[in-house]
Amino acid sequence: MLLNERKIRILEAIVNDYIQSAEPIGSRTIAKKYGMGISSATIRNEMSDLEEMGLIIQPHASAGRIPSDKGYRLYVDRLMRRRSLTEDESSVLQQVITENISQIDYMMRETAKAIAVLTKCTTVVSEPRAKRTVIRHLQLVPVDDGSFVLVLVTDSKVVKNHLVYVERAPDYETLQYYSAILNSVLAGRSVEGDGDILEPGTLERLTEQFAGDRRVLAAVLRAARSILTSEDEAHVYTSGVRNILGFPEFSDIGKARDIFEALEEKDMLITMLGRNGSEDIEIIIGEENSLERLRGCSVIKTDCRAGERSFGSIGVIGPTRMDYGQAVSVLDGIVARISAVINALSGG
Amino acid sequence: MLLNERKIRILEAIVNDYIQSAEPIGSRTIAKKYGMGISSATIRNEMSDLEEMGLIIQPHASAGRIPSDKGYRLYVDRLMRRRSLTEDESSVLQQVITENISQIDYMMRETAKAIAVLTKCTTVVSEPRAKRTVIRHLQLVPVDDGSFVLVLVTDSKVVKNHLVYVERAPDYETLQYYSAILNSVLAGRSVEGDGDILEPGTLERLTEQFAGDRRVLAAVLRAARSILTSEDEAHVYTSGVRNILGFPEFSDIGKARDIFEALEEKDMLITMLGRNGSEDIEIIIGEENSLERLRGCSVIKTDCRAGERSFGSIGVIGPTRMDYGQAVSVLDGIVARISAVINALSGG
DNA sequence: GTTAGCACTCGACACCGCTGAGTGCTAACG
DNA sequence: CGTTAGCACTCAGCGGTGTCGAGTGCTAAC
Repeated sequence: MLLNERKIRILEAIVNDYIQSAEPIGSRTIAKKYGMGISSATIRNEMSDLEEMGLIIQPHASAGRIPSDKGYRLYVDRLMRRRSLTEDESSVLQQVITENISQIDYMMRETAKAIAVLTKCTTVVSEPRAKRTVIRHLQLVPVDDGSFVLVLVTDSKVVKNHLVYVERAPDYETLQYYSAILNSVLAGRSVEGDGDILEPGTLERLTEQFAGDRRVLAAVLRAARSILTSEDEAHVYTSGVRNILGFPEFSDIGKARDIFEALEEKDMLITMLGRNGSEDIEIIIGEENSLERLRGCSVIKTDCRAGERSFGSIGVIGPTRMDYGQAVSVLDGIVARISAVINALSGG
Repeated sequence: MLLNERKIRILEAIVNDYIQSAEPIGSRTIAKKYGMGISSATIRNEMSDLEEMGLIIQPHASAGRIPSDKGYRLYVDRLMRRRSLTEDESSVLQQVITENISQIDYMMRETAKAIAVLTKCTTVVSEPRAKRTVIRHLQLVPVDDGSFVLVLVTDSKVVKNHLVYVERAPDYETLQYYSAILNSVLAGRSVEGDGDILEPGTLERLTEQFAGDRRVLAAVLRAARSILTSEDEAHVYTSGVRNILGFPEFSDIGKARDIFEALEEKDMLITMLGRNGSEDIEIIIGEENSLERLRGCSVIKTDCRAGERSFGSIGVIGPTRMDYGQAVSVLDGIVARISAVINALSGG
């Protein structure tokens, strides 16, 4: 059957209306609201065709039509327009990025929060864990008599602290001295399979240099190992989970809980975000989702990168009825702005 | 009317049963299940008295009874027993504390998560913000050509990082040198009303010493100010908000959303946790809550301190029907364990 | 190809009446 | 005087029924 212009307009009307109202839409409504110079009877005929093509569905015999997953797919691929962001959206994003650019760890999480607010959907971010975390620099900083901090900068420029408790913390100068020694030995190292950071033999040499403070040495090594291994793990953060409750499709508590539980399974989320094609923004609609428990949802995701550096992946999760246009525009905006800020900084 | 032993037993049975089942409980059920050698008719008479005293309520004429807020109050004050923690509970708590003791910032949040899991309630923690944050120590750590990290240790022993972007980052030795200068000037300082950290006049001296790197100086001061002001603000974290959905009393989506929204108002939560009496653990039941929106809930809270140092407040929020005994025991356990770990560390 | 008209379908809603759990009251009992 | 059995009463919950209205598909006419 041919999908002529008129059928497409009708499909578009159905999708747009349903995204807004969450109610099945009937032929008469379309005729009145989107009046395209044809009567409801004609629209009924067209709708019947659209249904035959699998693009729309009748929830029950005497109800209006709603888009099917296939219908959304066509809408997303051919009808949806990316719009530019509103003043509000734009300023919210700009602010969250510039404010957090100095704490890259937080930036993605804060960005997720902002997206969740803007899209009224749930947002998931995953940090990139492509390779083994490597030490770039470390430094011991005094705190008090019984503790000091190990600050560790990784090759992906993530900065981590770890408080180290010892019986008697070395003084400032000694910590500086130790920092220098450790730096020369540990820079460029990572945790290998067996959990050891040092090259064989190095420990003995270090132990000599730390003569009076073997416990300090041991504690620092332990802390460094703990930072590296925790960094090696993948991280995912969700934000705006409660937005789920705002959608009538999840208004019965059971369905809402299902989603909530699905969102708790970090591993699932990672695989979902991970498998990113070459496209800039990927849209997964309902049944297309490889994760069974999210088949009632759609996911819009993108890899967030500036230049060659990846900041992780962002996914927006909502009902299949979600506002695809907005979500795509927001994600688009995010990536563009992060790129811009990063380039401005590294450029000078 | 006299509250004799038998009435108390009946009240106890009602509370215990209702905490478990969430269903109104009738005289016959009590007679059968908790058979205390009296017939259901007698129990009916007693229940009638308990109702007259305002300790129990009949949701509707032909239903069983449920405890009133006053009934829970009596239960909590006179009948509830603190029990010792189970193996499981104990090990979960122990683990979360020892694992995070090196990142105090995270410890409270992780603890909240653990409590949320154990109690199946929502948990809120607030970090203490008694006084102005004062710099104890700071250190500049290299990252790459265009950035370095400012690590700042506050007097409350919180460690914060802030990435500083500059056109051209100083090298390691220079950063060490700058760190020393800044330390001597900034240690002991805080942000005053007008947002300035430095003593009047100091800026000029510093600017001379940073001759070639005025921008670096400016950027560091900006970063420090930003850390201090953000630390001066109060922080609250919630955990296990989704547990709300597990309780039948919030099974209609409207009520659940109400609570969710109430939990989003940080200021409210802070005042709720803040106003802590002298008692170790405070229990607020339903209508006793000064926050209107949480009148349908009970809150169990405590100030989490080890020695003279406070780590913040913890609150467990659930329906008035929550398992008070467990929540109290868990909070008790947390405080005891944190104390123990901290003492062990500082003791040697 | 388009449209008006009509019969049909079916969910939503309101309105029964029944059932069963639970109560309060009363009278009898020890 | 407290306890108990018995009985009438109440009321939420549930399933069945009837009505209403939105929406459809089909047919015949334009």
